[in-house]
Amino acid sequence: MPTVHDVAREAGVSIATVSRVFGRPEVVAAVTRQRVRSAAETLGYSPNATAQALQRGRTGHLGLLVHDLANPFFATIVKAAQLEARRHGLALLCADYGDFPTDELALARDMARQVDGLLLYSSRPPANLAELADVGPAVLIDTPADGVPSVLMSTAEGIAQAVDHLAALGHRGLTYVDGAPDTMFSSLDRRRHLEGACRRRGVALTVVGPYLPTFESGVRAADLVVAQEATAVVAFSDQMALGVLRRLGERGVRVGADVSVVGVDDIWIAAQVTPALTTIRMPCTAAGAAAARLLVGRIEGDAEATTVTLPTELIVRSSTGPVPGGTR
Amino acid sequence: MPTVHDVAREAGVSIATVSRVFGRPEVVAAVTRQRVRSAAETLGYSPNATAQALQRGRTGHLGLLVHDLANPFFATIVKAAQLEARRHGLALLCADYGDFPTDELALARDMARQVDGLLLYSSRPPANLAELADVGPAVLIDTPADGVPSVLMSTAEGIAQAVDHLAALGHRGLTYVDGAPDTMFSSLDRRRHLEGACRRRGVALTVVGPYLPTFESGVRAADLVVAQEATAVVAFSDQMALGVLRRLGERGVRVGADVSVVGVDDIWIAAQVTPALTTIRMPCTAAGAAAARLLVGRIEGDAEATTVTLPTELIVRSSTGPVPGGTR
DNA sequence: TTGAAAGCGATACCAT
DNA sequence: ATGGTATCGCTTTCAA
Repeated sequence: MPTVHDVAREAGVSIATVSRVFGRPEVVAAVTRQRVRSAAETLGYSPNATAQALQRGRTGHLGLLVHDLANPFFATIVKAAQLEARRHGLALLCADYGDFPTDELALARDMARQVDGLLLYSSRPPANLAELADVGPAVLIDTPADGVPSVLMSTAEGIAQAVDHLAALGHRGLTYVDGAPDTMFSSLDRRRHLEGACRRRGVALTVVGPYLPTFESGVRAADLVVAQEATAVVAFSDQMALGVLRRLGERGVRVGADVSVVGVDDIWIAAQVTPALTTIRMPCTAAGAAAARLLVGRIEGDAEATTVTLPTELIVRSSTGPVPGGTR
Repeated sequence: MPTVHDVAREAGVSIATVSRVFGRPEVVAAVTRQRVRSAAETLGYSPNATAQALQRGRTGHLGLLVHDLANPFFATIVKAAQLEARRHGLALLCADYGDFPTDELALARDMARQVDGLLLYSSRPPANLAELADVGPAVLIDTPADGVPSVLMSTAEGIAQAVDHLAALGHRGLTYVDGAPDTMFSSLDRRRHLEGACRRRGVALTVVGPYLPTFESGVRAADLVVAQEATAVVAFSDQMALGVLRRLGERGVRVGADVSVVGVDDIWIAAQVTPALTTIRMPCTAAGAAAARLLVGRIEGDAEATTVTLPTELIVRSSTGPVPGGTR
């Protein structure tokens, strides 16, 4: 790989001039600039990113840590963050800690050494987040912590809308199929909002779980739902909701008629299954982009720990319907 | 951030010794080593990755370029590549070119400046691949090119198995729903194998498309399939196959009885839909890992352009069954 | 075993 | 407008 020296020699100028041609071309005389450019061209020169990084004190990289890169929910966030990073001339280092025995914290520390800032989708309890974010400039996704900027997907509206929706359909109670340990913020948050919304609407709330947030868990939970004679179910995630749908179908329960089911996330398949799944849409793309934008701001000096809150909304499809034997 | 100088001063040694303690601790006297370690500890020192990279001539990064990071097919590859990279002490830079107007080549060039090697899942026609891979050490995924190491997912077996399977069920013809322009290797490859397998088994082959490889395309294709009175369908991808399934269901066609449907990929939902989708499983995880491993080898000096070929296999589920009105 | 010093490749200040 | 040079933080000979 040619360096500034090679180009300088080829063009008969100093390395300083070569550097300027690539960094601030306007301060170089047109003829010189042209000479340097063609020298660089013939040599196939392009500036060494590492050397630039060392000199500038910026790697030009953002790091992103999530639980599972292959999970469509996280993958959507990754994609959005990557695109936004690139808009700012930055590249994205990705890693997941799901299948890795090592501590999430160790990974964050390791990554922090190679990037200008970190995007963290943590599964840690809120109390342990400060330590995580302490490794350098960081933005948390979907979980709040004092003094650390974060992007929240507010399930409050979505959940309120879901409960309103079910109540309007005549449901007097619902079963929540939990899908994450209550040490996680998102789990606590959803439960809390659900409790509030149910209380306000006079809807009785039953919680089952927590399960792992998988299709199979949904299948298992469905039998409990039937045993409880619930008329409405809200699941922690679409994957779980799809499991519920499947098992209810097998048991001869008509979803949308006998039992209503609501998911969370709005993954693509939710709209395609039969019956199509009513779900609370999570703004993953917006969240990934917002997080990257926030981090870039942070890196460039915005001291304040802004928190961006993105709303969720209920997408009504055919898995929800009037309570059976209702008065209307 | 403290540097070797700070630690050296604190420990009363030279910067060379500090460097050694982190790089080759065994050549440093035990007491000195201990002193340096505790100095580093109190200062919170850890080596600057950029400086190490500059000095070593290695960034410690691998780059991965795919069409769409949010697509579960690619996401699985990303996850596997990331894990394998980390096993070798490397981090993974990810980018996709799907939603980016700029040329894939430009992106590859840009990325090449910041990594030790590139993992490329290209959508370019085979003829233009050499240019792409020319940006530096590279490994191609799912597409071959002379002189460039690559990891191929061989659809030959899977397709042969699918045709055998359908023929055994009494099907005398099948419709292939194509999902990618025939400039792409994977499209050409699948078509070619399908033609060969059908010829060998005396199965009549009809091709429709190419469509975009989406659920909606599958929906559209399904009506064509019905019009042709096909008894068996092979789709380019599971997403398309799911679209076919859905539309056939809507039209009152019983999948697995009236019409058999086969997909490609084996994404998680394939096993969960009703009827469960018979599909050709693509070894994405193995491919991602193998590609990373190959690239690491390449970077460390293995000159040969090895090609790893991973087999595919047919996973039989309930979307395929005996031809209606068959003799058995 | 340890230290001094020469780079790695680029940037930017200070002269000219 | 251009060139010389110190510097970024680290690794690695070469000497001692």
